[in-house]
Amino acid sequence: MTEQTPLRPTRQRVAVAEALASVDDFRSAQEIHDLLGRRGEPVGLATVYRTLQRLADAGEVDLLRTEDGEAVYRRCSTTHHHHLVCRGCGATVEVEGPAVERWTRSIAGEHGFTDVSHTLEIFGTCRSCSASPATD
Amino acid sequence: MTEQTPLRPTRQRVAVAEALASVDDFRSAQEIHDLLGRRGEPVGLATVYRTLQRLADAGEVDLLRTEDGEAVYRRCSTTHHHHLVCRGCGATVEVEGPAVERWTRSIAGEHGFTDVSHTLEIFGTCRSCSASPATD
DNA sequence: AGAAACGATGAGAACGATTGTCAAATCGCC
DNA sequence: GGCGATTTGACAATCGTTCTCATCGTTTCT
Repeated sequence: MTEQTPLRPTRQRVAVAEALASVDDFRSAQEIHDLLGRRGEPVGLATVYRTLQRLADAGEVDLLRTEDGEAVYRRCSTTHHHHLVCRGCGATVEVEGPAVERWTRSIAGEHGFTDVSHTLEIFGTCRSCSASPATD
Repeated sequence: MTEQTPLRPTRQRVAVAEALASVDDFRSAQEIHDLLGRRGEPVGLATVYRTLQRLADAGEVDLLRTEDGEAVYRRCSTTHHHHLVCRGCGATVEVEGPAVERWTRSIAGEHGFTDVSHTLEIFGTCRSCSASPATD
């Protein structure tokens, strides 16, 4: 389980990692796959999925679910943090809130829960998107 | 948008609502569908989905996504709250944290975001589950 | 009551995201 | 230079969810 066969840095894996590095918001596996294709570095869809999963398992990318359940990934700092995401353009800001961390742990403790984790995402409309209406 | 055609209290809708009322943790549409079938109140799968969606839209049930993106529903109080969910047995506790609400709003404001919402779920292992290992 | 009008239902098809399959390509290493 | 293990990719398969559409149940109008 904790055992990891050493990963080989194949062309495909590097390409996926670079694609993630080149954008700063959340992207779905399919979007990454398209992006790579357009970039002239085609990578099979299955491979993109596999690679993103590994990266997420390794904690090198953050994974979250859109409202309709689609998985989206983003390269992030490795410390614990949350996201403030714009509904319009997807722009993402990493935020930290020690108080929240403490609160969740204590609430969970009060109810006898152990081994606590949590998810917290904030959604809103960023300044530029509230200025100009949906360019969707 | 805010306009709602009055819902008819059909046998199916009542059945779904009752099924939700009879359990106190999150269930997927398919689970509700199965439950109703076993109970001798068969309701078409599509209808279950439709009904759950409406209930969720109306704020009468909470909707959240499991780790693998499946939508699960639960009958809840109508005030804003979050959930503390046991990974083992699914037992759910509703929790409130005014401080968190304030924090998310202010963080979002600092970054120029408006029309702010957020999701926050806490996962852990409840007392009985940490006593007896996975009865799964 | 009878008929028209309309929302609601359900069986199954359609869909879209994700995962599985498996033969062929590639890499690290002897 | 070749070998075995890993990785890849085209495609099929899965799974949750939504759509389609003919039919049904109510309500309303006459």
